[in-house]
Amino acid sequence: MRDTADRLVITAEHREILGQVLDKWSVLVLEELCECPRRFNELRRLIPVTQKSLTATLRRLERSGIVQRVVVSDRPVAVEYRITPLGKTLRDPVDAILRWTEEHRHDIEQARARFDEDTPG
Amino acid sequence: MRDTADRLVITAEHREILGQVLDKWSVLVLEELCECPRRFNELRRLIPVTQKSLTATLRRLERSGIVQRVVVSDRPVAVEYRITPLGKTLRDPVDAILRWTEEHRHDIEQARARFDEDTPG
DNA sequence: CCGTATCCAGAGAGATACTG
DNA sequence: CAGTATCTCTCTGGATACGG
Repeated sequence: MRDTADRLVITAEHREILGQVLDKWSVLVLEELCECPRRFNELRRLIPVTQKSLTATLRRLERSGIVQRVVVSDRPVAVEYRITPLGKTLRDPVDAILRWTEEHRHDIEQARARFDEDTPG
Repeated sequence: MRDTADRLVITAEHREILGQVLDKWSVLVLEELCECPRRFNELRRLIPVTQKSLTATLRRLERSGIVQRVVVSDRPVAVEYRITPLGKTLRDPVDAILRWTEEHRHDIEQARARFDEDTPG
């Protein structure tokens, strides 16, 4: 959806999708699952997230078709989460953002130091 | 910061920067300011955001060196917000994400419809 | 015009306890 | 092991009113 100036028009729907997919923990979960499938508690060990939030994150990603929940065996229950083909298409753009934060971290720190110094209070 | 497998290692700092720069309104403000400098109330007309949230968003972006606040004249006060060179480097990666939401919107909708149908409750 | 100050409601996050 | 169920608490964010 672009206007005559070929400019991106951001709708509420775009924002909604972004909120679901690029939130605090989703990015971390995606990065992990792009490496290989992971179990629930395995993800918990890798990411400093509570059970509740991890469950919510996985459900949202599963609902949107980004990850897949696979029951591997019963007794004891084993569940594995895998990235889907749709989820894989997210990796490059997300990595681009992450690389940006990496490359410009110091610029940002310097800007903040300047701002905090200049700004009274 | 990559490990031996050349895998991105996401730190709390990455997440902090992402949270400041890719939040609900920042993306919209960035898109607008990449077009041309804008006044405060001009941005309000273009974006469905409250005064409070717009002020907060602009301050955060200004603090991190992404946008610049320029007082154009007094009496009546006129203030202009401009994208900085650092801010411009954000445009491509952010556009990549937005394009992703655009291209995969329908896949996501379908996945959600399936999920909601299959999931009792 | 460009904000700041204040209040208030709702979402999200942590801690904890419990279940198939 | 892989969750669900509460409860509490903070924090965001909208609405509103006021100020330089």
